[in-house]
Amino acid sequence: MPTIHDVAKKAGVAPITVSRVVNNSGYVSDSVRARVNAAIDELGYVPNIIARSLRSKRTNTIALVFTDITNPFFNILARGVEDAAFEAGFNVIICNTDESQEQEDNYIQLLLQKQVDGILLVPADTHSKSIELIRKHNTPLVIVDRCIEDGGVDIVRGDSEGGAYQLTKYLIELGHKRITLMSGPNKVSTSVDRVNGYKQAMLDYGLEDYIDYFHGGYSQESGADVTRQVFSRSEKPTAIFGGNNLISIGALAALREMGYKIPDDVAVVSFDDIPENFSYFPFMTVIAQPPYEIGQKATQLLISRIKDNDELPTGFQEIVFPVELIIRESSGGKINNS
Amino acid sequence: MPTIHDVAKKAGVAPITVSRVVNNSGYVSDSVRARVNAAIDELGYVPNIIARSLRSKRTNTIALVFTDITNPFFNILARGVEDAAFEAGFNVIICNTDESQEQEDNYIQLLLQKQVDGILLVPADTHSKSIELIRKHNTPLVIVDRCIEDGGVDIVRGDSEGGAYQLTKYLIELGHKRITLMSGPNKVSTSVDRVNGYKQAMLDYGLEDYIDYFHGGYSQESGADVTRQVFSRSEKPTAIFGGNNLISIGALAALREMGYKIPDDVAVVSFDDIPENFSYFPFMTVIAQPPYEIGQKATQLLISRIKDNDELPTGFQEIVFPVELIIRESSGGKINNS
DNA sequence: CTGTTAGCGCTTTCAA
DNA sequence: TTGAAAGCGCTAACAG
Repeated sequence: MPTIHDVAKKAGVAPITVSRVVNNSGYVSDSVRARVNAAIDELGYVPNIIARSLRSKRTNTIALVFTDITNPFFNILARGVEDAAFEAGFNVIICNTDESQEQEDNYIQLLLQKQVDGILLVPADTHSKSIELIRKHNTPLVIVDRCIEDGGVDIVRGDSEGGAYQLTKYLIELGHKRITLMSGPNKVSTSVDRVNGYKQAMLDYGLEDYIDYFHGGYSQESGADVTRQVFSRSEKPTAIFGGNNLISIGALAALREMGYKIPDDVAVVSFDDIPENFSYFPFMTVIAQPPYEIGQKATQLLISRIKDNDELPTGFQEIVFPVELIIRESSGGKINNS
Repeated sequence: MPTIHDVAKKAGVAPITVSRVVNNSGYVSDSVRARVNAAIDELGYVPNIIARSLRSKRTNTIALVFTDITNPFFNILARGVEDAAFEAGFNVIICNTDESQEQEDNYIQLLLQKQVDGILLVPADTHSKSIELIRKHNTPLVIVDRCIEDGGVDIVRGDSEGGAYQLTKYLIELGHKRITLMSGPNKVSTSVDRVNGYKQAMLDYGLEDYIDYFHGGYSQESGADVTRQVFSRSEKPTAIFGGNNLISIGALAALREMGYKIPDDVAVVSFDDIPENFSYFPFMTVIAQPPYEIGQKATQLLISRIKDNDELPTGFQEIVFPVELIIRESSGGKINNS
């Protein structure tokens, strides 16, 4: 492995001149540049990125810390992040926290040690401790998908509250009154926002007596469990609103298991789509967020923060992506209220 | 940020002694160890991983280079890789090639520059040039999911040929004769293996006159296109065999579009399952590979190669995971041959 | 436009 | 069991 010294010697210049040619920084005359490039080619020189990082304090690496790459929403978001990062010459390290604050802390610590240039974080909790750590290290940070309690940070997310309102309103307009929302953990902002949007719609349409929601996990198991619980009560809902795609899939499975027909017996709608790549039948009526674009935008914002790190720390952005109601079969048509 | 020097000074020892304590290497007396640890805690010292890598030539990072994390099969495989790597104290860099040999070469070059300790590669082509490059750098390599032309490398994959045989046989036993296989690119070993398994089953059951297969992309678009083409012929198949999950989804969409009912008009089966996370209805009869386990095993093998890099280069392993036939609705029941 | 000097923070090597 | 010296390969800072 030839080093910058070998190239310098062969080209008859100083190492720093080789560095300038390689990095396209500073002034180098054309003739010298040509000599250096010839030497580089001849020796097959490849810069040592680690030495560069040690000296320059930059790694050209960002981290994406989120719950689980196996969830289609985050999976596509990750692709948006990777594509945007690659375009800007950055690498991405991906970490799955499985919604555990402890795992999140571990990873953040590791990533700060690795001296990543910036972090994209989907916090496991609205009171994330890791954020303090990141701030102490002065590492640029963009929060993705969710809000956190304490402000003063850039956020890129979808409109959970508005989406939940829209979806609830749609059900109400079909004639539903007994609408049960099975939301995610109450330590996560998106599930709280979705509850709020749901409640607001119920209130606006005079259905405050029918408000009925649960906080559980953002998982299939949780969706199935809560569904079984809900349908063991004497008053059963006519519509189920799943707080994310996994919850809805779990609900669907539980309902089928119990012999309910969808949408004839129960209407089912969901926050978050299952992208067409993954599903044999587009069946579910959903509020769809644009995960790819969210990831892409968050990455671009993060990288712009990395590049002018010396700007004022004020002026944090909160970018909220609009969501889209996609009507399919699972919500059924107008219903008769007896 | 305190350095190893600051700790050494505070503890009244040499930097190398601190290094020994931190890395648990070499002899350090208990009393000195205690003093050093106290100093570390007091100063909040965190080792600089980059300096360590520069000196030690190890990065504790491996790379996973594959086609697309958005494909459920690879997505779950990635999770297996990440979990296994984390357990062994390694980080993972993920790169999507989108089946492009050029992208693959670019990434491999980058990764070698980054001095990753090992590479997991799903090659875009059975004649992958990147492999030469990796060998030159003496970087440990494990090929995942696919074979390559030139041997002398560790491989971890599923049994494509056996799986295709099994699935074809199942269709034949249901009474199907006109079975069309829509396989992936012929530059990829899995799609060739699946064709071979299919052909063998057709031969074994005396259906050599009915052999009918296509090579296309491993994508929905390709699956849909080929399906339209196949069903525009006068002799239409009674069963479609999709060469991977995306092809099958595309085929399903095209068939629905053309008004065919599944499985009544056409039976459809697929190589690769859609994991339950991703699908509202488990509907497709499939050959399922264990992607998580494949990723996990490949990572463990890679890491063991990294750890005893000085062993003989002989004795490469080829680990072939068995596959499982899962019968669901899309294949229908016995049919009558007129 | 080019070069000199110095040093990033750690660990290898050898010596005590 | 501990340490001194050296240097991994690069670039920041400054000088010319």
